[in-house]
Amino acid sequence: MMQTALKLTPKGAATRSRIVEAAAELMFVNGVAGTTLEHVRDEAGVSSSQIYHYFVDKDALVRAVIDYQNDAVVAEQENAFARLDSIAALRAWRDEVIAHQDRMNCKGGCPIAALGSQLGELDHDARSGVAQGFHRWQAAIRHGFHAMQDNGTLPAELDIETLATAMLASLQGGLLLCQMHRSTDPLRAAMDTMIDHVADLAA
Amino acid sequence: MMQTALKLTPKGAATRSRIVEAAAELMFVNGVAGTTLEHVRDEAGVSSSQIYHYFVDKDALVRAVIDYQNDAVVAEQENAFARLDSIAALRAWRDEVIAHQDRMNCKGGCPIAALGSQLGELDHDARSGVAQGFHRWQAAIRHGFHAMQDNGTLPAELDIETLATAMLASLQGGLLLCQMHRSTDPLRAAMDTMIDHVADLAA
DNA sequence: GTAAAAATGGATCAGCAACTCCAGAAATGA
DNA sequence: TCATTTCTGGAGTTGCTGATCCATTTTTAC
Repeated sequence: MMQTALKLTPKGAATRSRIVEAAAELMFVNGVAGTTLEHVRDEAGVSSSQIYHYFVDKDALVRAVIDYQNDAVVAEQENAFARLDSIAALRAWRDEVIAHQDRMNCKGGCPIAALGSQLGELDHDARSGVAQGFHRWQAAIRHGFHAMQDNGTLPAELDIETLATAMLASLQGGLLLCQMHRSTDPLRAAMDTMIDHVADLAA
Repeated sequence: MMQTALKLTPKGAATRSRIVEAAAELMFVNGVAGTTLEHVRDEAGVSSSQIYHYFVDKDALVRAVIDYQNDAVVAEQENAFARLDSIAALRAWRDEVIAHQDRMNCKGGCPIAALGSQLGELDHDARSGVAQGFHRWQAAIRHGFHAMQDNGTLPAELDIETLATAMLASLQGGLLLCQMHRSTDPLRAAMDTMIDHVADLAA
């Protein structure tokens, strides 16, 4: 693709960023289809033609938003799991996730999952980008489990690949139920049950 | 709500059903925003005004589609869990879910979750309807676990409310990853891990 | 300093999709 | 039978939104 073949001056890069950030925020709140480029234009404080100067069309902007959310969400998760090496730390992570949903009033769910669900069957590039984000996320969790193997918390023969995938699935399913029910209860149930299972494996 | 205050003749009810079924199918494949009423019109073989004769606007049709999918999906799951009373039966259910996704080439994911993700923050009635579907689904799973308590497979003091929620979350998260990665592997990982956990509790 | 490239503003276009209207056909019920 | 209600067909209309154009200003590079 490489549509970013244009050279960007610092000012241009800043403008591009403002557009992507505004679009990300609006699409998180109003959905992709519910976000018009006019909204993005106003929110980012740019003119219509700017958007088309930096992105060939709306789909290209959406893909940039996916990349942006991948970095924003997964980078944070990678950071959280980098020093995650005990069951207690896992429970602390759980607390953070739930507290965050509480602050959001259970609205929006996972930004990456939201984009994936909305675009999954319509835009294959988008789906692929979302899958990449999930892959990075799963790897981050797996590295945490690997550290727990290294320090003896988890048995070495454990299939942490499968366990990390199951953990991510529980989290995502929990977030979905949390969003739909407007309650953190199901998210808590999902994460606690999965962490209990990991704790059982540790014993 | 009760917008179905109009009397429906058998013929009218059939037409209404055809519209809802066509809309459900199209929205599953192309998403809600990607489905135009013109498509629905053609697919159902009716004229434009028919749709507005039976539904005040597109949102009303969407809500009817949610009700339709709730019945279609959850009723099947209720039936599956009605006679689910052993770990082996749980694994057989897992096989069915995975086989179904295989047949779909991992496309579309869960119809209810798809509608919820697309409409969650835009249409509160829709979100509420989706939540209701999930609630019924969770209850079905819980009843299955209750039967397993009755026949001694699971300990009586177990919190099956939480366990059923966690199982549904694992399933939904697994389906999402399955759809995004176009592979049943993550779905298998999620369901197997959760069923293993239930099996541990049974021992 | 100056020419080329990049960035910006804003008016405008064009197509599509939700929704409307109304006339006429079919069914219902007495 | 006949009046009333329900159902159907399809040609509009309207507003919105993605996309375009081009003139102008700002920045870059030599």
